[in-house]
Amino acid sequence: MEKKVCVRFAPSPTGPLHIGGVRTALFNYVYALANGGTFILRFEDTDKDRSEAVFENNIKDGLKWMGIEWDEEYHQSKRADIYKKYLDKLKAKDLIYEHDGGTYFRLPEKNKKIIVDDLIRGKVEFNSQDFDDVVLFKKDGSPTFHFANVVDDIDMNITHVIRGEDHLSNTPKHILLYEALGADVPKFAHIPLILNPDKSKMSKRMVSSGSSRAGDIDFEAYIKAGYLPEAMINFLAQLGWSPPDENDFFTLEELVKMFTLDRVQKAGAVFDIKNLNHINHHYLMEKSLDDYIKLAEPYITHLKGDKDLIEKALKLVQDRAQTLSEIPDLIEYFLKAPKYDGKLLIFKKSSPEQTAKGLDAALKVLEAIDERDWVETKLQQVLDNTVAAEGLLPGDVFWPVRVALSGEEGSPSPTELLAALGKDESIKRIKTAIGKLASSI
RNA sequence: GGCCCCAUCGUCUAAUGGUUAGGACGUCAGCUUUUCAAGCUGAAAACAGGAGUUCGAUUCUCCUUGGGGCUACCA
Repeated sequence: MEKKVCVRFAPSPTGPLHIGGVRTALFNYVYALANGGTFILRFEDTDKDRSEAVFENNIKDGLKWMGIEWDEEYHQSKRADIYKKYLDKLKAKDLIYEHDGGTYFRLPEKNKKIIVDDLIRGKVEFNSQDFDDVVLFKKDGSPTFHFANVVDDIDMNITHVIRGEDHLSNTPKHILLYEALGADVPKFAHIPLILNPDKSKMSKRMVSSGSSRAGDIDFEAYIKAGYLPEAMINFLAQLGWSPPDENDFFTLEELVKMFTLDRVQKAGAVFDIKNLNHINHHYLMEKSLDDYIKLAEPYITHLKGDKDLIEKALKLVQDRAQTLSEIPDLIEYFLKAPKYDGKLLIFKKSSPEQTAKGLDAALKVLEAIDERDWVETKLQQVLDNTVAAEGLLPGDVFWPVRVALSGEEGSPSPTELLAALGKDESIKRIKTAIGKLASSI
């Protein structure tokens, strides 16, 4: 009978959760779900000096945020007796020796071929003569990664080891340990590395920073920047894996249904944040206004203003932000009078005189509109009529009104802004603009 | 240096022993138009090179080149 699938994500809490770790965790988690298996979170905290509880929490928080749930949780630091027990097995077989305070595993010497049968890469052949003896216990009495990792995978009945390709070269040593301990070797799947734009391993920070495409290693940075979990799932899943159809957007549940190891790429994948931005933008636009408002809230707490106005502003900018952290800048002018150069009021195809005329005409007709009629369709109709009646071009009226209200070169349309800001504030800003225009020409 | 892995548009990738080598991001252009964004339409853009196998290779093999990883009492 086939053993029940059991996989694990085994980070060492010596630093915050990083982007590559999240993808490894995701692949493991999805594989477990797809195969009715168990997913274990195992902290490899054998490095006493560098392991910290804050990092553990950071890792757990990041996984939870992604929607990744684990069935069991372990700490290697609490399993010393287990490693000792397994060490005794090797001792009984006379496969270890002490040297310089450490405990070593003696590798078979003569040209022993070791085959790593990888689910993604096929058979990879190594030769034992290319490796040094493996340290099993350090001088301070704690087990090394190689030993604790293998022992735990045996002890926890891990069936599939899905991890980064950087571990491929370590795997023959691990296989030797499995064999020496008389244990079944699990199936291995070494997934391609996530790369910097310069193709170096991303978990090592790129030396020459500054590239706009370079992503952050620290996963928390993405949460703070306002990326959505569903976007990260899509993006990370497609870094080294691709769906069987051409649908680029899918939920975690759909991913579970589609995911197979044979669709995992062998080559490393460059992390391109523009792709992530696009995916995030897609999901952001898909949100209902209520959800969007809830998502935006934590990012705009420093902005003071009428709740109703803020909600109107959010509605107008929803399709503009790629990340939630861009929102404050996009809605700021709704909440306080914008600062801008008076020359900006003049449309490129217009003149100062025409602009002044347009602004004056707009002010006059807008002032005449009753508060109750202050709605987008009515505003549009009135301004259209004004353009025609005064013999002006649309750009003589709409452009300066828009700038008067937003102070920006790009913004939602003037009628949307007028409707959102309300009559009093709109009139005030247009008057300010008329003054600015006069003094700037 | 040694060992190992990898190689399709700039990037993520699909597909195939015979295809106009497909999609997405990005880029560019057009539409719309009062701007920008969004949206829609379109365009440019790839099989690293060389041998071999084959009627036929981007696909299979080998070599070269290039990139990456590992070579810790870090994990």
